[in-house]
Amino acid sequence: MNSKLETSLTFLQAASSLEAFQTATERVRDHYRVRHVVYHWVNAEGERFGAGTYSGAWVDRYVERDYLRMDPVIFGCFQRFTPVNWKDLDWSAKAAREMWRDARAHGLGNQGYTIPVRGPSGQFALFTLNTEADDDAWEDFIETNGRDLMILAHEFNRKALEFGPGGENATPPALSPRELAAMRCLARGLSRAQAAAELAISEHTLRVYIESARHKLGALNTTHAVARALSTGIIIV
Amino acid sequence: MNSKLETSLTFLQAASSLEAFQTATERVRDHYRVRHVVYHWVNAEGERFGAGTYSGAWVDRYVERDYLRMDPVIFGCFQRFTPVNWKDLDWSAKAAREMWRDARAHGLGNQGYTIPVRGPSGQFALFTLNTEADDDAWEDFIETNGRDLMILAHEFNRKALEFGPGGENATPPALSPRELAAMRCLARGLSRAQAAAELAISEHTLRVYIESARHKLGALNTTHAVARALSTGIIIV
DNA sequence: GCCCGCCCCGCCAGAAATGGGGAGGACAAA
DNA sequence: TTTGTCCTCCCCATTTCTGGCGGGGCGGGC
Repeated sequence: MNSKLETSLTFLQAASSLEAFQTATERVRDHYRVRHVVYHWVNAEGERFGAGTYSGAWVDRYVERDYLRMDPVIFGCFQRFTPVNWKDLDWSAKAAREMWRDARAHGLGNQGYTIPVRGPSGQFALFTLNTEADDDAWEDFIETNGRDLMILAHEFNRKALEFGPGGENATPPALSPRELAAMRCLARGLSRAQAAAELAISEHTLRVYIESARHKLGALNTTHAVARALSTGIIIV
Repeated sequence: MNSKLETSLTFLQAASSLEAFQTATERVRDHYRVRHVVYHWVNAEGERFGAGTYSGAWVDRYVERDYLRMDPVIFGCFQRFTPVNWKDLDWSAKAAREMWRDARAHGLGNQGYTIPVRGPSGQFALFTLNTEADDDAWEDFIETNGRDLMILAHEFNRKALEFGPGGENATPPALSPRELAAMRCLARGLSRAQAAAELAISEHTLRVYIESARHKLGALNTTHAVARALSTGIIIV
């Protein structure tokens, strides 16, 4: 039995508040003997929630300098499915290298490993380990613990979604079949006239569906309605 | 060492063609002694790629009857982060219950477990096990093998993304920061005037961004552009 | 140093969407 | 039976979007 993983997991599973995340990251850090462990969750406006062992100074710096917009880790993970070893990322951009120097100055180790985790509604989170080590040792570490870390990352995310920021677990409104069909047509770029033709109904009728869907979704306009339908997952493209 | 998992994994990792997926699902089925194992990958037009042990008749039936649109498994997984036991899904809809009877008639077992996997650009896949068992036995099975199955599901998806169906791995078009901001505003339901005010630019400038984004995304209109931006994951509501 | 992409602004006219209003029939659950 | 939700159709005026045209400044990469 893998006790490092299990004790971290049982602690996390029992957690009943967001504060527990902080402690959980510290536990993982201590169990796996790395310098930093961070779970954070990125969205449109930047960062919705995060917990980790980075110093407050570095977190502030990160936000202040808007590093989120140039961080190769964020960028790389966002377009990959697999976890990334920081060494494999593209650090060629000047802004990225500056950020890296800054990070080092704020106590980050030279090695990092970040696991992207994606949830419903476009939710996107990162689970990161950082430490000081030479390349070979770090490779070995990842080889040995990679699978554990993936489980951990998922468990963190599951918990975060569970009592995450407002109403994440709210069930989306149920649209009628025709309303859904209308939303799908619009999401595919059809105009109302085209969509009406596709569904073989009058354009007026289609409008009724769109209006109705809009109200049910609490959307301000058609684009908003389609966006909501997509991001709540009631339609798939 | 967990040999069931390891042999499945090594085989899959060595796979060099899509045909290997078929064999891989069969291996998993035999290792874990279940009736069916399926990996499939859903997108706009329905199913782009799938491999599994379902009978051809059932797959055809599924497509013919457009079950994708009413399948509680698809629906449930799409809104959840965690794997689902089919028993826990909402089978109250009439269409769903009919589909279920049909599925049983086509050789599916009474128990199922499906793991949703999400990749970059809104990619969404499902890894499913199905078999005949009583509830308690199935709970035990999931308890015992759940973690293995998650690793397997991810490995399947990694492979699928690696040499996935054409152009799927194409990186989504890169929008400029302002274009992204414009898309985000629209996805939040703001009108052009409101969005322009929010970004503190003239409405015309905003239009330029929207147009530009629309072209880059290959979208037919604003709603389409926002839909694409959302479903490729370049913006998060 | 030049080019390209990004950022910002203006005007115009036609096309399209929006926000009200109204009506009737089908079907299913309470 | 009644209530409700869905599906279907129609009219109005107003607002908003779309697709063109034009302009200038700034910064980074080749």
